[in-house]
Amino acid sequence: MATDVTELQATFKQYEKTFKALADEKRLKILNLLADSKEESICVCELEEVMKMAQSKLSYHLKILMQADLIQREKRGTLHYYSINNEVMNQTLSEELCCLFRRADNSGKSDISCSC
Amino acid sequence: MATDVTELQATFKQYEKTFKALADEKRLKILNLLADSKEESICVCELEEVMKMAQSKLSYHLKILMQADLIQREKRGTLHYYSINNEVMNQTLSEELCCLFRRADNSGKSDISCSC
DNA sequence: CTTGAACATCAAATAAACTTGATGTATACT
DNA sequence: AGTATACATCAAGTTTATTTGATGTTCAAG
Repeated sequence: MATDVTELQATFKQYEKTFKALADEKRLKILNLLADSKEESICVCELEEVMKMAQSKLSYHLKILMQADLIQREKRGTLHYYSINNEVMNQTLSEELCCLFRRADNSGKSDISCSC
Repeated sequence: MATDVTELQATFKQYEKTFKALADEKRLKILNLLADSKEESICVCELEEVMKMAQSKLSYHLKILMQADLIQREKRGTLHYYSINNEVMNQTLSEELCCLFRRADNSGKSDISCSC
């Protein structure tokens, strides 16, 4: 792991970005929706409805989550589907928090199980 | 755990605050210093030196960490000693991250052990 | 009870994040 | 090609966070 000072500095810079992305009530709600949805992923138009949020605003917040690698996008025709990046969530948040922001059905890949 | 919508809303609001406190390179460095220090706690004057940061600025950042309950203060005479709140760190961050921002010698209270 | 050291708080200035409405782009349908 | 839908991006305005330098508070020593 990161041992020398400059390496740590870079690590902190990276985590700053991750935590900045997490540091917003609306984005946390988006993540929770993606994590809790019956579907694996949700399109922007649906998020727009559920979040009651203007499209450009939603797009802005999704971009921030994308740049922090907390979510992923898949385009199908004219629709854009977003989904949680479970791996990064697990690497970042406690088990307790992962219950809120991680999908339950992570296809047996993760060795972490939710105890909530 | 939080089930209904308004309760979740309040939960998100609270985590927003926590993540906002974590969303700054300098504050992450402070937390890492507190976590890694040979001493259980560090006084402001020492942090000032190590962080090469003006006193009022440091005070501002320490306040933000305090208000998010990520650190604790103990006054001895005219010196103020700050220390990591291991419990909240554990409740918030992954094991991987806790290695950076949690004290190793947490007096046997936590059931989580660092694997780094 | 005055002084100095260590820290907190404050107000003003600056910088960063967020919102809003308009415009751009890709895709699918006609 | 022409249009509509779904989304991204942009620029201007607004809000929030951070920095800076000055001032206030507490405590210990003289």
